[in-house]
Amino acid sequence: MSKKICSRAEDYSQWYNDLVLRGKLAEHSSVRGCMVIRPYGYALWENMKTELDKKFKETGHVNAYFPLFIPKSFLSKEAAHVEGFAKECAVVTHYRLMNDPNGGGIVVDPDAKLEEELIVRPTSETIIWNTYKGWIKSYRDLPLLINQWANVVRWEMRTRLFLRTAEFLWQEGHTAHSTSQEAIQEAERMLDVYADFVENFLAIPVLKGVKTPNERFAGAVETYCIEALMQDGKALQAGTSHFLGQNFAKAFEVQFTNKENTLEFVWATSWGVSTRLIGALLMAHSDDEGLVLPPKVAPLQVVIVPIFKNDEELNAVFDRVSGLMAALKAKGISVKFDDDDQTRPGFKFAQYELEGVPVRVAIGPRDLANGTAEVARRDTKEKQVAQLDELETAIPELLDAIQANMFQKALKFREENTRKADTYDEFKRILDDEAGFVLAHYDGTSETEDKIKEETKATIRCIPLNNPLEEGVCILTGKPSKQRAVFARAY
RNA sequence: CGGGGUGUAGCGCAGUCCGGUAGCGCACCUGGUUUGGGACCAGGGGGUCGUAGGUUCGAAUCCUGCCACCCCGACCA
Repeated sequence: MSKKICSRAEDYSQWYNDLVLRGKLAEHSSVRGCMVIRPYGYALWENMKTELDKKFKETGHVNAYFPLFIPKSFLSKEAAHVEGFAKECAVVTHYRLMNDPNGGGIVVDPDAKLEEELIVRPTSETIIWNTYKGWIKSYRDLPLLINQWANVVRWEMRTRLFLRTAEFLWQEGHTAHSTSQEAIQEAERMLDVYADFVENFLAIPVLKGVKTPNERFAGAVETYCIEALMQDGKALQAGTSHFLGQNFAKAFEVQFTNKENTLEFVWATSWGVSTRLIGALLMAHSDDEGLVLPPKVAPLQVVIVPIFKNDEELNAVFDRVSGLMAALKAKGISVKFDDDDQTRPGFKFAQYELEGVPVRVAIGPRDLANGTAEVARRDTKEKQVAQLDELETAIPELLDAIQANMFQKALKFREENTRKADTYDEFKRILDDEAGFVLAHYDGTSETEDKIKEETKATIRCIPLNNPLEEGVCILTGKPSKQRAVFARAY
């Protein structure tokens, strides 16, 4: 095993795999398409989860839990939903095992066939709306604002760690409202929550927009999304929020009595983000040395590496920094003192860079004599000598500066990789030579969108919210267009 | 499901063409010297060669079936 991970330039996919595997975030399990999320990777998810959960609760939502299994018949109640999700699902057909009568292990008991097959949820709209039917009778029961943290299963053909696995962790919000307007507001509000989280916590700039009918969630009237740009110029959908209209209410007969004592169908939304965000985080910021984590999401924010030859020197460093560590911890900053005497400093430096720890402080006998420390920031890899006594205030400032710098860097990258194309040739050239987001006019038809996708593998990522209106002609058909859509090749 | 590839120690690989009872690097264990950017020396442990058959005096190596995984497509958050 080489010391370094594969570089981005050499092989971007291999680089990504190295980040995940060598960074000990996750690994392939013995179950096809399913990953084991290791402690360091799970710590990232926990931090994301904690922050999101706080935001959900601040906006009035509560958590609940619905079953993993969905009766097969539920999935066929909403016509568009069936189309989108009927395939690629795991199906439970039996409920018992038995010893193989021919010897050798265990077999499925053929007598234990389920009356109705159960589907392992690919998403929970159906089971939840079937439940909401019993909960919603009056306008007084609305709005119903519920979120669920769960795992879901989609039997994907090809999987990639964090980006697409057969089983993944996510949260799914499912809300019910008395008016269309209120439901739309909810869907837009949650999109804002996601955008705020991804930009300010994960330091990844996103485009907010709506999907075209082609890319819309199965069963939605409108799908909102946030789209991020990865370092290889491919787009990644970082979160979605759907206005479901009355589709699920009608499919599951969820009606309420309004103030005028007449029956109405309920208006719905659903919204979700998944462990895919970890993939986005990795591909947005990391470099050829390993992960680069924004301080707000980093499981460990500061590591202190003592340089020592013996216990006396180690203890001298520890005594000198214990007050600093306590002060930082009091400010909510996570700090580790790495007193491991089995590995040498150079090894530790490389290891913490691989793990993406935002700030590293090295202190040895020389520093103790001078009252200094070497402070290294992971995002720019700059090192400087600082006064030990100033670290208590300098480190929190540095963490903020790293967080801000990472966002600015990612934003600059996105701006430099967002281009306008006015002809189909230019469009294809940009995709092939430069990648990134391409702003282009199209005639608004599914046929054109499909044709462009088929010929270039680029999809419309979104029509941005507040998109400027502009007269133009479709790059494919030459028909008139009033605004540009955001195209890209995507994950 | 189509096309391609790979299965040999925890990981990465050589050995396979040309059959003779398995080796290298990293990791691991022990001891010592080291420690300001991925230490060094010495010693040591670990493998029914994916699996089931076949050919042979003898199979990691040849033949056949099966399985798994990876990459590229179609599908997708």
